[in-house]
Amino acid sequence: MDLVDPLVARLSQKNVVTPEEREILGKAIARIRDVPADQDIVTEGSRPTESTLLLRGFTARYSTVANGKRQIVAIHVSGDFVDLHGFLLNRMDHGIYTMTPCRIASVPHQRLLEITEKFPHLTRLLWLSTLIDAAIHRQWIVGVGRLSAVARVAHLICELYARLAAVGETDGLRFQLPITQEELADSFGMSIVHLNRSLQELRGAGLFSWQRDQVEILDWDRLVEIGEFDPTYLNLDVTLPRPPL
Amino acid sequence: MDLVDPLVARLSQKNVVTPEEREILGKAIARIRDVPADQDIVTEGSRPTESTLLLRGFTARYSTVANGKRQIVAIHVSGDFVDLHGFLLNRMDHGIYTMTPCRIASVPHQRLLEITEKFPHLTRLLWLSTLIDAAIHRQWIVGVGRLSAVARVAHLICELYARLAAVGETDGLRFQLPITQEELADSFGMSIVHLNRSLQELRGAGLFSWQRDQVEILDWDRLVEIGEFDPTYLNLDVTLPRPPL
DNA sequence: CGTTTACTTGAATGCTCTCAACCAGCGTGG
DNA sequence: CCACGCTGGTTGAGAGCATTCAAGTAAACG
Repeated sequence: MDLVDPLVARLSQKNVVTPEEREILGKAIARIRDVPADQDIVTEGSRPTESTLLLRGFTARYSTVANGKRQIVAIHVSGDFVDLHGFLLNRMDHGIYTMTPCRIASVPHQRLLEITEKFPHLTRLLWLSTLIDAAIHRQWIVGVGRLSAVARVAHLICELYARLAAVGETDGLRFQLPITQEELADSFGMSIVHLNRSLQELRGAGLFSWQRDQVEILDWDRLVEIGEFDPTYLNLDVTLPRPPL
Repeated sequence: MDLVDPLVARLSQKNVVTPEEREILGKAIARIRDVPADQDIVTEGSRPTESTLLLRGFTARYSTVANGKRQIVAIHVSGDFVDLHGFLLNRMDHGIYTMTPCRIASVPHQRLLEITEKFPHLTRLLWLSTLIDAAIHRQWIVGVGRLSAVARVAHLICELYARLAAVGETDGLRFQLPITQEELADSFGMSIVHLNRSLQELRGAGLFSWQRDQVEILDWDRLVEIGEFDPTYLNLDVTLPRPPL
């Protein structure tokens, strides 16, 4: 299995990644390293000279506000080009840390520049991947702004399931979610206590279970309904609304 | 004055737009039209074949949720490439409507495709502009998730001032903001009543005035402090934190 | 002018937060 | 091997922010 497989899997959902492009991507990787959990891989305000491709694990982008509270603005899974935007934005407006032990690949901006100079189609694919990130952001805003606490939780479960399924990291209706309730609360912009009660409500209703790191979806249809989940924005183009039963 | 001037002004903040590129952009415009206020220019779920460049006025991107509530996820000003992302995303995950009468230019996706095939530098500029949109989204999430109502208002005033100043649409510390409180409330994900009271608090404290459509910033420093505004994410690279006095 | 739209105000309800314990699992060291 | 301490999860209760409902005011429009 190739290193760029998860990324290619993601990009391929809608567009064709040619063997040549796959090779170019592979060669763009300068180095690979394993990072333990809870470690910043990009710090707020820095000017990175390379972008990070997440090969395994979960990372999150976050900002900290004056009163010390943290807001997580995105969660990334295998195959995500975590800070591709850093290639063109000169300064990082937020930090990125590992929520779990991760394997990450570094792609120097210089190589990305070369790709944009020579390979228009591949460039559009990379651009697309940042556009999908933006679409996820928009959905995140809608959730934080207008959905109830329970709906937000249901939506995220659906979204993560869909994204993980797209890179082959689901097992039937189960997937690994090794993150804490505090991290979830910071994602939704709510308190741990309230998140905990929302989780209990959904679990109690038999919509999903979450033991240890393992999430199992028990009632996909109801989750979709409660979370008002419509996978359009993920641009996956997989027949997703109906997961394998 | 050229049609693409506001866009060029925006792109130029960080990067150089060559005369040639400016000409290419100008030629990419297929047609220009004026649209009255409160009209959808892109509907949710559609598959546009052209993107919209906003020449004058304000537009907003929004989603509607099940209980009928609306969440505005972005506000656009002159010079913004309102739905450039529609070029690569196959289906619009949200709608766009005019908050005021607007003048808009249409750029067929076909021409954008040609640009990406032939002009790498210009492509990166366009890509950058979508990345800045995403950065604004992230800030929006932080605001909706973790800032107080008053802080969110203060932040938006600062952001709009900064963005309008970048395209020369401010007059000293004043600018036109012809939008309703309902629209603002939908932007912040809060009720009109509560927004109204937050506005009054800030006005009462003498931080800014808002009469008719005219906003005047009275105490920039305090606004920045309360709204925790740091313009880094806008990638403007103008000496902004200190507006002309 | 009369009507509509936007803004403002008051009061009651309720969601969400904070504070403060308490419990459970797990790794470490005695 | 078991006690301890740490982290993460759970629970209860009171406070407070934000919503809804409802009504009233002001400004814009034909």
